[in-house]
Amino acid sequence: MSPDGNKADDIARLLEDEIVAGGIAPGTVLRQEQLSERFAVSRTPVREALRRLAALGIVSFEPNRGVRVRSISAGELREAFLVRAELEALATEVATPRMTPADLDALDAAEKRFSELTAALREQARRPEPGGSTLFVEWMQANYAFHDVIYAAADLPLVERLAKGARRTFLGSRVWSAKAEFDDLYVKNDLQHRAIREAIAAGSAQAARVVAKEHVLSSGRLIETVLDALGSGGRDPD
Amino acid sequence: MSPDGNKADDIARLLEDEIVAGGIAPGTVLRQEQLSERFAVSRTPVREALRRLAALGIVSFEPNRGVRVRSISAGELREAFLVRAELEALATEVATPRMTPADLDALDAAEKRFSELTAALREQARRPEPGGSTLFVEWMQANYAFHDVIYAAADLPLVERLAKGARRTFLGSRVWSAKAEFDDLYVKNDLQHRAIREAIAAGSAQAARVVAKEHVLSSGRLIETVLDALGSGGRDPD
DNA sequence: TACGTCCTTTCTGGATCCAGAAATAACTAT
DNA sequence: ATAGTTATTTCTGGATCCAGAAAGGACGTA
Repeated sequence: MSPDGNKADDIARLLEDEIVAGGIAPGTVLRQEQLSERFAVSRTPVREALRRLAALGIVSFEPNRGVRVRSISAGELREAFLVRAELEALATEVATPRMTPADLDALDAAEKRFSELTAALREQARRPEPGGSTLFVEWMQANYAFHDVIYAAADLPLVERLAKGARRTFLGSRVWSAKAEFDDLYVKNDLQHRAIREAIAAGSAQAARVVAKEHVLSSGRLIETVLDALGSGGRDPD
Repeated sequence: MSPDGNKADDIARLLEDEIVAGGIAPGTVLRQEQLSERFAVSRTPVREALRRLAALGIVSFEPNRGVRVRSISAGELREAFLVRAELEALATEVATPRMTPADLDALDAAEKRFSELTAALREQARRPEPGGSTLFVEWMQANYAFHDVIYAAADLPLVERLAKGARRTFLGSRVWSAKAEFDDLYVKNDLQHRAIREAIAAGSAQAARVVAKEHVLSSGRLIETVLDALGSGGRDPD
């Protein structure tokens, strides 16, 4: 079940996933004993797991008061996208001359799926229904899947690790759903994926780099816009 | 003494510093009990500290075998410089329009000190003496001090954190000393600092960005060259 | 002497236990 | 009733304890 022979890491992974997926809201205090009985272990490995999450910036220890899931400020969110933009640009540049035909196929498939989900999202945005947030999440994941193909080809583990860390920062920060007002932003995002794929296929690393960077920056703007428009209702305090 | 009311973090910091400074060689296994008696605490906070270092990639847990100080492969070293180059470029670009006169003065002072140390280093390289590695370390620190001024002005905490993390990766990986063969590399490094300062002072963010990136990349090449030339004697296994 | 087996030692990973800090509830006095 | 004070509870941080894995060594066999 657990890929690693060690409980602390397992728990850390599970908690991380849950927090990133939005299952645990930012600001929540994590009770050690509660976690320990939930995972059927003692508090020791739980605390080690929490230390790891703290080092990753996902939670923060408050002396003698508990561990709290960190909430991300608007500034941190923006910065995370700046970082991702640079890292993504680098990865794309490096990946371009390394892409095998198989990689290109995978990229193509990922792009196609993303395109479909974008269409579905736009459709849903036109006539909203309850529970529509799952589609947004799927769309997001398809987006990541596309970029993951590039990361894999780039073969830069550090870059990948850091970029994925930067991804995390905003996931789960709020639950949202598709909105018609952002239609052009969705379209733009989709077009950019296509442009990246084309630049890569054409073998022009520099062009791919530029497009990739701009893409991340503009999806950052998208996210900011969406968050602004929806949860204008105050940012949760620290 | 301890800025944080918590032993695990204190120990983590101390250990990190020591490892980064080269006080503990890569590949060393850290015995928990040994550390616990050294810091006069029980093994519990020691292990939490080690978890943190593991999350930062400084050490790695080997199941039931102990914690080992990670040694960096040539590939990782190169990648770390690629990452730093991008982050440094970003920070420099952002910092440029934000630099106050005071910041510029600080930058100037840092550059001057670096210049002096470069001269001293070249001097020493010409007639090597024992124990010369301290000068190299000082030179390195002066280098960092210069860049820190830029980070401070950029006010991008995430970027700063990640970039400093990337710095760590190679420090302490080997002990070295100045060599005359690399004279031109030292000079180049110094000139680049000057160029960065000038671009920033001129207020041209894009130019500063380009120079900063090239600077990091070329100091990466410097380090690689130095390491290649010195410790050609095999890389320690993982 | 070289190799394989078994036993001892050492050390990790995890569970349990204990002291002290925070939060909360109860109580008193104004 | 309200504010301040004290007792009680809860929970963290850390210490200690225990089971099981690995490493190392003694011993026997070829």
